[in-house]
Amino acid sequence: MEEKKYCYKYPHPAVTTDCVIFGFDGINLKLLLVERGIDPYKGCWAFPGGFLNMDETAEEGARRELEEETGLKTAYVEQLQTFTAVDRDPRERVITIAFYALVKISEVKGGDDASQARWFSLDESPSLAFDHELILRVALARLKEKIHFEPIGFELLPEVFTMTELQNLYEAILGVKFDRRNFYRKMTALEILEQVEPEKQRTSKRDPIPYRFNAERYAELKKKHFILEF
Amino acid sequence: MEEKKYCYKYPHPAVTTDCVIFGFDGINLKLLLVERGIDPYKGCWAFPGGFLNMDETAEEGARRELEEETGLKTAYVEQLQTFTAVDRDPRERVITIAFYALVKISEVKGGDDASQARWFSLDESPSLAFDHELILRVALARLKEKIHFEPIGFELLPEVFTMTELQNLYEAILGVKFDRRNFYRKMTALEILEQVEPEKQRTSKRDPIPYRFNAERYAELKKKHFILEF
DNA sequence: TTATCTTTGCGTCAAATTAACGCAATTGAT
DNA sequence: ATCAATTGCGTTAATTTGACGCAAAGATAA
Repeated sequence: MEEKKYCYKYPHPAVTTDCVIFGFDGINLKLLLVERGIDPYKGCWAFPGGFLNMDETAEEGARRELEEETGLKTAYVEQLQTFTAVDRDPRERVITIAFYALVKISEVKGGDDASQARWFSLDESPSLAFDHELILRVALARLKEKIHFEPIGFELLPEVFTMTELQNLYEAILGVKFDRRNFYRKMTALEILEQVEPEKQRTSKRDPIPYRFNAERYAELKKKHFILEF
Repeated sequence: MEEKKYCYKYPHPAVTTDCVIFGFDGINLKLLLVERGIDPYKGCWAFPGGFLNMDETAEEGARRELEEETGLKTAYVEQLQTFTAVDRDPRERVITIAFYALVKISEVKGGDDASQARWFSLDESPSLAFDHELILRVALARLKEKIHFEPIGFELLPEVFTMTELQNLYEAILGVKFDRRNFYRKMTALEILEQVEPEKQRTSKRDPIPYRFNAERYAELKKKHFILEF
């Protein structure tokens, strides 16, 4: 029998972290899921996650899981919510501190052979293990709220992007359509975008202006109690 | 020596819940704190909290703590964030799932003699135990965000209130001043308030109109994708 | 008592913001 | 060659916002 050497006067739940990883392919919002190789929920897909180490914070744990699946050491990671339903894991009492991450899909290392990770579009997402469907709903709701007031959309886009790509992202996240011209005007008015010097050819009236998110400018504006709102 | 009979193959952190309890006295936002009777932080003030039972969810745990200190079985309670700094408790690894509650001060049972609980105004709040100052900052930030888009202010007011009281509450939470007439117009336009029949005397042009939050009306509006915004 | 504040409800108006849609230049496709 | 689609930039009317006026009536203080 296995040795159980960590003992407490009162029962302690097990604590895990799970990380909902969002990406964007230019059209659709994507989710990085891993296939479970063991029971419970063997064969089901789930968010990357695992037990919390005693010497790391929950965010460190979530980032560790993120790096294991994507190779990314840095990314936008934010705590989502802690899920504590008594029977959410059939084995024992397990609570999970859920996070969500926004990554640039192109920077994610291509799934090596051994990786069981795969990107799914939201509408083709398989049924998920544990209470991960609930976690996903909460994550999507949070993402929608958040993008109204924080420039987090850029975390999902390449460094350089076009206004149309940016609009596609907002539409994908918020599930609405915007008028192209009004979107352009509103986004420009925020003054957090800068045009990238058209390296080779001059803007030939058809190919779109390449933009870049100006983080310094946003930091300045934020200091001055400017409120981003979209 | 005490018996330690709950044993695991891997170490488990201890899990607590803490509940930031907000009230409103008509002028200032208030906090319900309890004085710690034992070390660590003996004599310091802290949010009501305690260890999570194995057969309850975190929210049930938070509500249990809330009822112990206020006698309230029902109140607005929402999960805030989970705090996991490795050394936040000097005794052992403890993570806490923090909640915040909004209560009507008048409904809170007067602190019986045994109670070590006391209401504090925000600006007179004592130094707090553990990482509770951090938790408080996060709770205040959340409250500010939340009240912009959800009708949670009414949870802090009596059933019947005046427009001036409502404005005082918004000003206390958001830390800004509003023009009385514009506040009135904007709030009225939301159509989530109903006038309470002036029971005895007709509105004698000086005493204010008593209002009540119309939850049914708000639910209807919400269904129709109406967006509350203040 | 009387003159002076304060509080409350409701109104006005100009400035700012938003939503809807026009237009021309250019390019890729049929 | 014609046509549809894309991109950048304007225009206009409706809506919303911010700042402030005003009168009635109770409270306050000389």
